[in-house]
Amino acid sequence: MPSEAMGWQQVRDAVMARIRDRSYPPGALIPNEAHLAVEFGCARTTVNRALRALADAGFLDRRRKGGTRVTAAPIRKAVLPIGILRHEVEARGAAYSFDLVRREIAVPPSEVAEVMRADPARPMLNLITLHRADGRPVAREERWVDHSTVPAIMEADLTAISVNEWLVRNAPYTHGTLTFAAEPAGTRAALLGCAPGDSLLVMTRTTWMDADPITHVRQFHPPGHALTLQM
Amino acid sequence: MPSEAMGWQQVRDAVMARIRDRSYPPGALIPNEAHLAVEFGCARTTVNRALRALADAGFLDRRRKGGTRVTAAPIRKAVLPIGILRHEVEARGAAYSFDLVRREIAVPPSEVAEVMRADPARPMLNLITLHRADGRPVAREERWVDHSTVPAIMEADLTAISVNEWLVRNAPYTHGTLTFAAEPAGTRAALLGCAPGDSLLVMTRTTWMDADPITHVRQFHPPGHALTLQM
DNA sequence: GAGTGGTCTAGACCACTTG
DNA sequence: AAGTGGTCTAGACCACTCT
Repeated sequence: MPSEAMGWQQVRDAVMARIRDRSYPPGALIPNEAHLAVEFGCARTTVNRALRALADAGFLDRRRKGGTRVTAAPIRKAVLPIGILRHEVEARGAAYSFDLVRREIAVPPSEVAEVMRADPARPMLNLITLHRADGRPVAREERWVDHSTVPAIMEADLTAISVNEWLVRNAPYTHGTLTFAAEPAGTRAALLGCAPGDSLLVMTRTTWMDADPITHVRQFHPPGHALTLQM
Repeated sequence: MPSEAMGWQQVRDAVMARIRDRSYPPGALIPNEAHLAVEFGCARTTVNRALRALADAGFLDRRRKGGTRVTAAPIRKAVLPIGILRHEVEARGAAYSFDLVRREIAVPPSEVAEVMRADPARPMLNLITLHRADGRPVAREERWVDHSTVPAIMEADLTAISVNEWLVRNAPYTHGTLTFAAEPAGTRAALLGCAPGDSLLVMTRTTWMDADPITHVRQFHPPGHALTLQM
């Protein structure tokens, strides 16, 4: 029995503790909000906030009238922050630099236009960038930008600020897809300073502003540059 | 001017629209909660919930007394759901099956004990599993389980339920790390039905219950089995 | 010191879902 | 029909932090 009124985070922790020690076993219905509010000596709103947090985290399933159940096979979530590559490198204490290897206007390959859901005949801006940490390559970036969606990019000096950073700062997107895969380095080995038989981690992103494609980018990471997330 | 009172999601969308069209430009201070409550004709609590959602999504920075600012370089987040592999396969409409290739008790390699922060002399349960979708290999899983943390696993029939699923259902974890990398298939090619020179996507996870290590697992995905997330 | 967001309350009404 | 969570309100107090 709590001696003091509890805040929502304390209620959340108390309920989480019961899930952990199986006082609330997987699949079981837990008491309703009004009941818990009385038990914890707080308002129902406070209980609601606590249970909502646990539901968002995947530990509870809530349904109107059906009540709140402990998730039987909780789906845990790992969060991958997508930001500016320069900041990630600098956060690891390394010096960031980059080279703009190519900048040209061209009609993209049909498979690129397809995943971007763009007119296959429309020319786009094609950019290849090499990102480095303390001089060592950490990513080769092959990018297409639809400059009919983001016309301002034609004026940007992409040797002074990386495309990556320019887009994050100037071209918000509404949604996108992200894919992880692995590929042999092949001819990309030279620029990345690895062997052609080495495996590269490939992160592919495609983003849109509503229905308009913004960019399609593939980042190739050399061996030794793994991507780590906390759970 | 809104003709009707607004719910928190409408307030969120209205503010988001102003961020998008730069009525609230990057880095700028936006009006405080009380002001917006008057403008939108709702309670401050409602505005608070809306702005909190946008702050959680990374579009706003909020500080007591400092007010609320539009994030200059928003860090977008991609969410990777970690659940039961069987469910993921079945969700794609394929038939799931698996083989337990190895099950034995052994002292793990020192680097495994190290990342698990476990006693390097303590034996653990070593399991190798092949996961299939419609008969085709989708992942080779190499796992170590600390059965001093999860003793019940010694009684489990891991040929009837995969270790993966057993652990999700029976061994909740408090935290963990997740790493993506790429590796040549090498000798793993045989089991996965690919060539030794092919590149594999490797997902490594290590989980703990408080300070006690639970499991360390590496899942090797053959070419063609990419991992896709929505943003 | 003062202004901001963070949280709590008590009550109310609503939306949804189940029996 | 009825029970549950989802949300809104009006007001209040508090915690933080900027000046």
